[in-house]
Amino acid sequence: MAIEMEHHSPLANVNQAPASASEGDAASPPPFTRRSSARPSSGNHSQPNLKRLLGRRVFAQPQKRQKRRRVTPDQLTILEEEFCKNAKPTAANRERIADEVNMTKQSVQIWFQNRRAKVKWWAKKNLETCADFNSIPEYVKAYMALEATETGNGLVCDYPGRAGLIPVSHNSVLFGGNQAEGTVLTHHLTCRSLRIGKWIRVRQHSIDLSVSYSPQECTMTYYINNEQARYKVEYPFWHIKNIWLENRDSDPNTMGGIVIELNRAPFFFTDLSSETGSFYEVGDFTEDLQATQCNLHRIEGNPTVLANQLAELVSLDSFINRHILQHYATAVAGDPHTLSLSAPVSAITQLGSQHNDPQPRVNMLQGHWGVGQTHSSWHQPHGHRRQRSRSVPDTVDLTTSRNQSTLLSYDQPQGEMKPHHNENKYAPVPQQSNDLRRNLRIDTDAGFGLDMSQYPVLATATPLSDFSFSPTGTYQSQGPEGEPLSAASFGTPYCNGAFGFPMVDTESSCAAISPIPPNASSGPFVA
Amino acid sequence: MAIEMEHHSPLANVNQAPASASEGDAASPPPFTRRSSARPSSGNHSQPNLKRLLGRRVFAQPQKRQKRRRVTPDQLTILEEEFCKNAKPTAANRERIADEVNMTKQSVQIWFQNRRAKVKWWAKKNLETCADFNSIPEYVKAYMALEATETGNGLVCDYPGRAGLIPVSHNSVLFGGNQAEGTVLTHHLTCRSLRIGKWIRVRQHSIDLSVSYSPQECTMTYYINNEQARYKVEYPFWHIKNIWLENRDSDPNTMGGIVIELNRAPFFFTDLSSETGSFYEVGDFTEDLQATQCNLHRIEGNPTVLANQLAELVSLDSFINRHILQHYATAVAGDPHTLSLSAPVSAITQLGSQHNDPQPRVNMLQGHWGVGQTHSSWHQPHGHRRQRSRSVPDTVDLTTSRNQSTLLSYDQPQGEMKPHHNENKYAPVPQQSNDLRRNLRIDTDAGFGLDMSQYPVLATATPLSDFSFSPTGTYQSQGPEGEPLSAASFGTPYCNGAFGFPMVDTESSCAAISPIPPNASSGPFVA
DNA sequence: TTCTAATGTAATGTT
DNA sequence: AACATTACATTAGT
Repeated sequence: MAIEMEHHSPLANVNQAPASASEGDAASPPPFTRRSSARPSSGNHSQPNLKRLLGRRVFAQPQKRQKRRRVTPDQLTILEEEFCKNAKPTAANRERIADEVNMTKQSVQIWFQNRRAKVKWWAKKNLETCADFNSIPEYVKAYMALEATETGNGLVCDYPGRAGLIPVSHNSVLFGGNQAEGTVLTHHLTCRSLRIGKWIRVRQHSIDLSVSYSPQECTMTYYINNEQARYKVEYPFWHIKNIWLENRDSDPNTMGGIVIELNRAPFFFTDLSSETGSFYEVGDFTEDLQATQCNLHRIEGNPTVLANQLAELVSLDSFINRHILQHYATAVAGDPHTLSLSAPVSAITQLGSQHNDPQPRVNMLQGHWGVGQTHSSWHQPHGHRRQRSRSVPDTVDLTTSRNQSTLLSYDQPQGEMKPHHNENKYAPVPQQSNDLRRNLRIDTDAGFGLDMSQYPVLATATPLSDFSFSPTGTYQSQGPEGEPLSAASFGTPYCNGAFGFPMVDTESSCAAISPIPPNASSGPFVA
Repeated sequence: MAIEMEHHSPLANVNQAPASASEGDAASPPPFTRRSSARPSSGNHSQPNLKRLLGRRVFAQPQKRQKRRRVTPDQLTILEEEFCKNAKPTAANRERIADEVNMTKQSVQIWFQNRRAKVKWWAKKNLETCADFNSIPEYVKAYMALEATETGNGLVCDYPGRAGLIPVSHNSVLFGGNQAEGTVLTHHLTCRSLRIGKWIRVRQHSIDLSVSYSPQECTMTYYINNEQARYKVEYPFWHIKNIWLENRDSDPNTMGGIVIELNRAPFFFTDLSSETGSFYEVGDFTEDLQATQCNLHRIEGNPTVLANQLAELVSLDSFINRHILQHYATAVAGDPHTLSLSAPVSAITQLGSQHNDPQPRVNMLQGHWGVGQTHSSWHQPHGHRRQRSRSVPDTVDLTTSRNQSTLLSYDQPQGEMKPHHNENKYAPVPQQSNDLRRNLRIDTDAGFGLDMSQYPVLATATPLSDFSFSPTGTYQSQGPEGEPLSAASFGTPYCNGAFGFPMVDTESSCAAISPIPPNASSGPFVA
């Protein structure tokens, strides 16, 4: 006698879930486990809910609870995209978005509110896991740093036993306490997305994705956060064969990108236990092993900003001399496992100079991590179709590039991988090497408006070191072909082909955090 | 190769602290709904579940899904108890509870949420089984009515083909559509628990337990809902030998109670098939056949409220004349099975007057249900220990009774059971017979806050009839001994001794809804 | 399987 | 809007 519970107004606001459940509804389960689902095609019910009407509190808002409408993946994509651009859209903007995604303004507003809350929660969560400042995991520091650079503010940590200011420069933050000891300078590349081969990871918020490098550690690190798990991709400078800027348009609204060509695969880490905040090395977690098979990494973002940041990077002694230092590092660190980049504030950084000079002396002691060398090596592509994506164009269109590109390359002598069609080797040309903007630009409205003040971290402005050249600075530029290396299939110690990762298919660029399809959840993982 | 995903900080925060939730704050979900838990005392290992890491698309929420902790029976008892008192405890209260049951605040909150959802699901389930308004089973109406009376609102049904308002008075609801036809007036006794002999059924929510009577049908009905199954106990007015109010304290916070002494056993019904929404007669489903062996039923609740409701009941013509009408009914309905109270909106109600007078003319056509007379008769107690419970005191302590008691009795002439030691016969004394409170008292805070408005039932306020005498009204009172009848063992048609039911032993007063012991669910039910 | 603890997120309500 | 909470929908553990 199934009754017709659904009686939606015909004007169905699309939202249709093509495949709506059919109301199995057996008589059984409790409230949880709901069978019926009949996607509401918008029955804009305006049930009065007189209960409230009669409340002693006057005639408050009747409104029965709005029917819960799940946002579809499509809608989510757009919403996330918008959130990327602006986490706090104006009413007008919200209306536009609402129209675009076919949701009510209300829903859109709520979505943004909840979304912001989520981001905030992440931040909070991360910070809460730290017993004291020194145990703040790297990814959090990365976040803090990025947050700080985005807002132009510094950070304060008032964890018990380690309260104080965390100095911050324009795009680098000093961690590790007072600058007199154990200071680790981290620089960030302000990116919106990270693209490796056909996969892309879009940054929804600072905590989601951050790219940074340590002049002292001589490492580049991508931090990727998802829900509770942290991931990072890391490699020493000497893995970098070439690096250049690729930006088709100087329009800040257009994405530019730093392209990094590696001569060896990076290392992969994950930290599933939020308790410790430490990383464990794992195999390539990107789907299809893109990060291992493709040696071209593209850090996308505002071209102007990235240009400056790239300039800063390439002017580092530790970067310039990365391949020389590599020899030193490998020679000293005989045991690949002796050192780990995942150790918070490694003591080896003491080898480097500690002054604020953005180009500190270098120490290059990172060894190899992982069980074997296999995953640390690049392999020749074979059998794997070369993919072409927007992020990895065959050629750099210099004619359309209103800005300039930078190419810095260095052939990796010992690389197992054959450097292919790459004649573009440029020795880094140190550009102006000091503060052009000693004064921080404090802009509270910048960023996502995330108010960290309620957390143990607060903002302040303590310019320490600042380096980057003027937005109008220019590099000699020349783009390589950018043909990605690809290896067909070879085993990496900790993963198999089914191991997908935090990267999104190029087609759906902003659905980064969206839930995983059910069928994707059961691959053989731990052997 | 199984990577070592487990790596707890050595400082094993064993979390011991047996009593205090250590707020381990595990990592989990988004900002909303603070989770975190880390239950004390258990080896809080956070198995990462890398499975999820493999998402083809984005990530993979490593989901450090909180380890599932089953609540122990002890905890459940307390939780249910608290739920009885307040289904929506405040944060402070939740914390207290958490401490008491040694669970995290989070878990407690989740428990309550799920618990509320369950209750809601029941309600919904019930409503969904109705093809149209007229087929809404009585128990649902009872629920709706009770819900309505608790919120002070009426009900609206917008089922297709049967939309409209359902008028409601203070504690009665008219069902059956417009009042010009087929109207069935149902009155409710606002109770918190139902006690029969040594067993008690506690109401956790409206849907769990409701006691109502139909002046027109001349029946008293107890609706008991447990999980998916519905039960009801029903008997015509003429089964009532005596009825009185027993309240030791006028304090609203103290339970008072209406005591009903029967001269015949009631009828039992169940509706295990939620599809039909109709009841099947069964044997006594109360444990130890208490409902059959004990003729004293106690409806407990706010003494003042019950006093008023009782006054209303006893002033009904149909009640006053119940024994006379009984003769008529049995005479007309030769076949005991001709009529069934379980039929929704019986047509015979037309015999009664339809105006809003709370004391409609009576019709008394109910016949006998059940296969035989056996279970409809009271038997002399023998062998079964007479129990004495608070609800069935040997004497009514008039001196301590700050309010008044009412005793209305009538010896059942044909009862197979020998009326024993009962000389207290009072002809009902109609007290003031009309509305003293025509105006509804609206109190939104009443009830559990269950908003039924999202269901096909909505609220409105349409005072129709309202009767009860003032809270200070008085009855002549005299309590009977209240010695319960008890029969040792005699077979009832559809049940065996093993058939337990949603009643709890007096000792554990609030575990009413707790799952029925497995062995209690498989008795030969519908013959 | 069922039941239900836990998760994720849309919607509410309050300030 | 932030924030705390609830309802609701789903997942997943036992």
